[in-house]
Amino acid sequence: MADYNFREAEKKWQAFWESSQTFNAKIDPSRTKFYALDMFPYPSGAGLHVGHPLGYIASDIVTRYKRLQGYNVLHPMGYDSFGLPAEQYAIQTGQHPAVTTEENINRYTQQLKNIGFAFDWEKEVRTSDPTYYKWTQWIFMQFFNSYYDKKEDKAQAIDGLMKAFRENGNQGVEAVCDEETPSFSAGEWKSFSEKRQQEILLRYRLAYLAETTVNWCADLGTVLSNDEVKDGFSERGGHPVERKKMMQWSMRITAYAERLLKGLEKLEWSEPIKEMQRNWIGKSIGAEMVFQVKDQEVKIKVFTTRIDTIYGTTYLALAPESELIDQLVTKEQKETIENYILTAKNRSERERLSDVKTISGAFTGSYAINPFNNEEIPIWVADYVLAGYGTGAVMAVPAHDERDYNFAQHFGLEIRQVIEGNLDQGSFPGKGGTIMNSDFLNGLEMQDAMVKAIGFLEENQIGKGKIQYRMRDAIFTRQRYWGEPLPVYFKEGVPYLIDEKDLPLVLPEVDKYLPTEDGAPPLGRAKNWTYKTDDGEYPLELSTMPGWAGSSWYFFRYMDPGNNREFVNKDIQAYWEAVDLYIGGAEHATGHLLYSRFWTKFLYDRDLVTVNEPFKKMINQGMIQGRSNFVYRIKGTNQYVSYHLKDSYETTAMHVDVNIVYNDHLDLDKFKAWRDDLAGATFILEDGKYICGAEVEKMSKSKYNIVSPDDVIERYGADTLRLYEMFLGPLEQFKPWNTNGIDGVFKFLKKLWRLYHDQDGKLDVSEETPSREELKILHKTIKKTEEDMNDYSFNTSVSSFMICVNELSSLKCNKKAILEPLAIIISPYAPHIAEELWSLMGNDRSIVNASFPQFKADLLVEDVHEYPVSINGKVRVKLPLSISLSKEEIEKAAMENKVVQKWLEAKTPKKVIVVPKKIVNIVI
RNA sequence: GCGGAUGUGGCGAAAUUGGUAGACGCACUAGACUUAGGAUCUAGCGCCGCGAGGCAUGGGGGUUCGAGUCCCUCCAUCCGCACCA
Repeated sequence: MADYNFREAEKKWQAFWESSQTFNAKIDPSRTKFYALDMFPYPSGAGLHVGHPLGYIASDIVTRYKRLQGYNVLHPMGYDSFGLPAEQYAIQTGQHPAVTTEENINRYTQQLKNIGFAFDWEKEVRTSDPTYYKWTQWIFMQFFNSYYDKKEDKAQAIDGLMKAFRENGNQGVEAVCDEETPSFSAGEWKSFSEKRQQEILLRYRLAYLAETTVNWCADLGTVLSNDEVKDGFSERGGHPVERKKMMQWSMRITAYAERLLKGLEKLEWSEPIKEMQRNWIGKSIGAEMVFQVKDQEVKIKVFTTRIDTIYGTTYLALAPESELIDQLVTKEQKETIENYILTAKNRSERERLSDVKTISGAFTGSYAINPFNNEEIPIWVADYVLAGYGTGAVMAVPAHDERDYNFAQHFGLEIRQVIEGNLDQGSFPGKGGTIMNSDFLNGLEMQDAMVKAIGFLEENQIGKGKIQYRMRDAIFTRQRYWGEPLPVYFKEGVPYLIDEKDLPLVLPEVDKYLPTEDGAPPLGRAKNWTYKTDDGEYPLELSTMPGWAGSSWYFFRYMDPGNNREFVNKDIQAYWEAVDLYIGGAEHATGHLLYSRFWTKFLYDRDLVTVNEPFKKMINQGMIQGRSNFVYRIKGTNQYVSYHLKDSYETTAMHVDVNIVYNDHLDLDKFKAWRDDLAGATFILEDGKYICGAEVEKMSKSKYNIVSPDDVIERYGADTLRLYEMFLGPLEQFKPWNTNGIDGVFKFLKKLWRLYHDQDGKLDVSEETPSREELKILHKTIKKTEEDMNDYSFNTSVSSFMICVNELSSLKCNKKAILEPLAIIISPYAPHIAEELWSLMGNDRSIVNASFPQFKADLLVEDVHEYPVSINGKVRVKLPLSISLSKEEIEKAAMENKVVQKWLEAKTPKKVIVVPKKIVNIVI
């Protein structure tokens, strides 16, 4: 029997789309724009596996649907092509990362084109391309040339700040800057040397160089950002990471903390991702206050969210790293403290985190004065206090904080209750409660007590209300080769930007991709890595930018990728605005997704783009995991026993290549040919078959469970792959790849093809007018497709296509008036066969230019049926398919329904109540 | 510990958002057809029962004429954060 030749058809249409530039987007103010974006991939050496395209298929379906609705669609694809794996590979093989990256990109592109995506390849970007990173460097320069103006609550040009310094010094300036920035007058500013002025400006710049505590990964030879470290190990490769102080470039993202937090409210993102960003930003509202140390000139600043419990403070605790300890420790306690700090330091970061239960600490011997009641309270050192948060010191209120309570219990310190309620062990009055034992705060509720206590602090100038964020500034340098060079040179140890006309600052050649012998980054190996200015030749920065630099603005570059005068033309950007739908994994929640928002807000502040959020709506597709297959070798033999019989033997499970297993049945011949040592394998079968065991694991080469989309396409075609990935289940869910069901969707396509072909494979289409029944089948499907598109339920849409074709098939319907609209509605999902069908119906333009058909409600109202008969004097009528009808239409349809009419023969209804969209109540 | 999510046949999953639970697909069973295919078609397929019927959406309780869906509670699994004062 003749069958659908998907190989030929798919190649033909892919070539057609490419040659006719079907998907190339152009600005068209007469049409509404729609910008759909996928998180661009890092082109790894392993190529695409079937998990990668999941999100791309979803966005492709949406964009093809939007096109049918008349939207002007931008749907680009590109590559995040700077990164560690290419560099590690270069270290091992000596091959230039640019070469392997290029090869990988070519392979990825070929694989993506095979799936028939409606990407606008003209807009492709690659972050490692000098024409691209020229603008990454340019944007960095804008950060360097900006400061954060607190009055205006936005970033401003640094020139304005310099002007203010010249006129008034920095007293009146409200700008985000480093903590210890000294204050100076206009006269002092003018008297400063150039070097001194630059050093001060550096404390205000949004990209700045400073000594920072960083996550240093010795094995990778680079620093990592907080989101690249998991439990004290590097996210990539799992190498140990230590905290270390180093000179590093940073981005002042903390200046944007509040706006990043606020902006989340309006975004249509999934709640978990928003929550993760909120936690990462970590806003706490509280107060900062100063304790005077008794008999000394030392002050201790603490941050607390519970200033209302100030009268319950019975000790202060400092982080072991605190610089104050030296001054505070008394002679008697010196040895104890020194020993303690030593042990605390020797406990690695990881131990400290995982071993929360061990309580340790030491008394300094000194006392602080609580300014509220002039009580003397002991000052301790405790490693539950973190140096990196707040001021690195806490006021401990054991009665109302669990950690303070445990610490006080352990060392026998006083526990003083200041909130009414039962103070059982381990149960702490949380948010509410009336204050007691607290002098002028007595009788107040928490909120009022806080306000009054802060008032006291401010009156006496010993503190103030303060908002504290957990988020740190983002380290912006990596000691690696394969990244964007920073456009910075050093004069007298002070950083300066290179001239804009010298961009891009192209990555230099090096002999090896390793650090230099004296520990400098790989760029230290480059010859002539210097910058010439009128007054001399200066060394260039040796570090490169982190991976997230290029990916923090690529969504703008797609709009205007060829522009060599601007990073994006502002009119073009104003048309496309921002991304309407962003699809990608949830793993970038606190990395890429936060940095992109930060950069967008900055570019917005500097009037370079018209939007302040990059991604309006986002869907996080679930990962597709691998499904490994196993064979069971009888120990000491070359004999393999089928899954259900294995318990009768002593066996070892062995991973087997999933590509030679079908529906868990092993292909014996292919198995023997798989590896040399298996050529003589024998089998114990069940029912003549060898059944393999299976397990869900991550896809990886070593587990032989990688399924390449190329193989699936070779056997079933791209449309089947697309349909099947959608059919697997809800997009956002994690699920294992399992080819067991793929025959189902493959059959659907064959069945569809047979609808319009006769037994000999000749086209067989009728021009007859369709019956009401046939129309109903079609319009039911149109409706379902529309509804599913609104909530991204692609899996149920595929089901509805199957039902539609099954029903048409049983009616032997081959009418053009049905098939033509059917082709349109399935075209987002299975574009190749749809395009083929569309052209067979005599259309000479691509189906992409068709209009999505409108469903006819009147066809569907007939499905009215009654349920249940009567309750409380009401008849309820259910209208399953009439959801978008008007109230009157539903009412009319219900009243005309045969069952209802029959039921109402004897009785006249007093009132008909329509519950919108659902049920009709007829009261009698 | 805190926060978030999920829990439905042998399997992937539906359920018009409070209205016939299990659509659709896989697997399985029986049959048909045949130049024997990893092809196609027809029928069956939650559990118990010969049957009528009964029981079923992680467990228990509640609201309701009616609960997979809402409320309370417990259990399990997954994900994120984790001495953040």
